[in-house]
Amino acid sequence: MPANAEQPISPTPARPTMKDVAATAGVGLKTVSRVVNGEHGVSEETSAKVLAAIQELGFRRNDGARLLRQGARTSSVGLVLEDLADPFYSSLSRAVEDVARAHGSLLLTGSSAEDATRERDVALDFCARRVDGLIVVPTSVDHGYLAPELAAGTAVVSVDRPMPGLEVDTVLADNRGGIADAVGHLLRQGHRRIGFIGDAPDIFTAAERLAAYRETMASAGLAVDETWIAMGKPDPIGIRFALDAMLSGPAPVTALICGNNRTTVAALRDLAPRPERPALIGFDDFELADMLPVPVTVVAQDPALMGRMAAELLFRRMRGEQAQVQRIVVPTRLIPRGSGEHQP
Amino acid sequence: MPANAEQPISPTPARPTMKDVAATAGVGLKTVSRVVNGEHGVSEETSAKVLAAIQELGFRRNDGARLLRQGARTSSVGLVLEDLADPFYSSLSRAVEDVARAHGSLLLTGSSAEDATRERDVALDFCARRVDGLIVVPTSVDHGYLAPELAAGTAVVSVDRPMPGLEVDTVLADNRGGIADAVGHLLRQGHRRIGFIGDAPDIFTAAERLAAYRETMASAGLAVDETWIAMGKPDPIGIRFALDAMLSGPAPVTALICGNNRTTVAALRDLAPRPERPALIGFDDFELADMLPVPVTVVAQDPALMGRMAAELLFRRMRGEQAQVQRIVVPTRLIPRGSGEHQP
DNA sequence: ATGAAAGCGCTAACAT
DNA sequence: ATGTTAGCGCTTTCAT
Repeated sequence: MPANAEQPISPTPARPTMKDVAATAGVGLKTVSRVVNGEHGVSEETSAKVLAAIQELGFRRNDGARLLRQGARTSSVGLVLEDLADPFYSSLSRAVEDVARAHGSLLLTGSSAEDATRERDVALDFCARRVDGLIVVPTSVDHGYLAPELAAGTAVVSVDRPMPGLEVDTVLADNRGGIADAVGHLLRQGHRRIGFIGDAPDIFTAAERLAAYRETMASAGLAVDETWIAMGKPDPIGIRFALDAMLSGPAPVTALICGNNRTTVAALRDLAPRPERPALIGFDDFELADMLPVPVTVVAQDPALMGRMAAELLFRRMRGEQAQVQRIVVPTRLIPRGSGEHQP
Repeated sequence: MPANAEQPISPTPARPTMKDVAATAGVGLKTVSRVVNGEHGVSEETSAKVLAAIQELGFRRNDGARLLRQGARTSSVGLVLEDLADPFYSSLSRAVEDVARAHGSLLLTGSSAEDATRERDVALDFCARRVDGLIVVPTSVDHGYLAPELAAGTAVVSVDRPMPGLEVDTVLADNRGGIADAVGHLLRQGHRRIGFIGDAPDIFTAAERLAAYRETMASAGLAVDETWIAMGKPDPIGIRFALDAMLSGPAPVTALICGNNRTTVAALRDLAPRPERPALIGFDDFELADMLPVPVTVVAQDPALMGRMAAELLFRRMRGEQAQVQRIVVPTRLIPRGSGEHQP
């Protein structure tokens, strides 16, 4: 048998526990607990021994066990959204994280990729880990599956979209108002044939913005040609066909509204090599919009504010404030930069 | 005593446990466990009773308790980075999340805001929750405090920057190579006075890129005037002064290298109203770089690839593969778009 | 096929 | 000032 046979063989070395620390320090378990948690009533001397043992063994308290025993909050919240890499959501996430941190909570993040099943899995995983609260950018399916969690005391807040099938606090952008502003702005420039490119129509915000576009056009007494409307995931080919249709024929559009930052960017890319220069307003601001050859007029949302408000609503609920369910609508702001101020 | 005195008073309703389910279903605890975990050896009939009780009470297994008892992995990993809202890091995060999800792990995210103490707090919080692994974009301080966690079996991977004071797998961009390419590219256009605007010099990538700039200039036999160099957080005023200095005087720069996407954007904003049009190359690509009036030449990194590689290294470690500590350098790619191809 | 008892790492309640 | 006991919600082991 080789000399070093006593080396640990276990692939994952066992973590030292308070019991181990107690044994090493030659004190009782509770004394270790006291030292670890900075409670009073431990002599300098004993405390030093315990600290030394902790150092020696590399002990760190297992918060999972602590939480289980205390039966209290886990000091963690979950955030479920569509895509962490989308600038709208990454700003929102950062704001949520800051609020969570200020309240001493950890943040669990998960992307749904706009897949209802995945969203559900992620949300329920979070619940199984007993997050204290859940902020969700919900897909359009029924969220009744969260009802037991809500009833069991998990706070839930919905952001960017309402949560079908569950009465929870909700923070939305003023989608209708923003689009009405955009359409109005274009009408004032003299445009009458205005196109709309939106995201997939089962997404609440896309549907809402489309509806507002139709309504505002109708209020102005303008008929909308269905070829002026294109709804779908913002892929280059879809956008290409949509613009081909809108910009040709006997009644081409002279102006364009894009439903979110992804479609705006895709449309700008597709328009760049074309001869046509329709006026353009994008919903949701994006970096460098003001630096493009034709600076882009947008209806700006405030994702950081939306994230912060959602998180603050959540922590208020978690504190047990039993206010009525709230729906907060965050105003949008039209920022004229040039692309929306072309005449037809 | 009022009629409704038996109403629960607790503000946070107690969550039903397996014990409650067992009592409601009139079966033993272990039977509930079997049903919940889909184990065999439960009759149809009993199973139905249990399921009904679960439904009725809104029971969900507490994974914290499960994990504690199993003593096994928590199926969660932590990601600590500078700022979730920076597009470089949000792409990286998304890639990490995808890999984590593919391995059935949850993702905890925390921003360090470039603050070593905060980074440490977040990382150790994650460890206390017993994450199986940790991916960190480390600040420049010594990370010896993670040694006990590493020893105790927590996998650790460092990404974008090395981790001082700890030997762990690391994924870096080819900072030196990328800058050498950029400087070489400008030299080939005939530039001899080239400026460099970088982030705070205590950030590894900023220092590395600056060093590569100095070296490449020196190799070309060119002296660097210290006014051509500005290092610091990319705030508009700092950039303004830096550019004032670089672009004036007897020997103004004719070309400029920007050390990361934040400084590039800040510099572009500041340059826009100026008469001078120095050639410009940015380190790190950014959205719409190709759409600006002068399309921006960049040294592109691949944040998603870096995130994916880091996550895959992490899961390999977590699987217990005891390979040697690895350092992976991800190549960069110079993308000429116009701004870097001006003659002096 | 089902259940009783022990125990994961920790803290609360109660000794001493 | 310090230690002992019980138990958080679950799984494991071992009976029945």
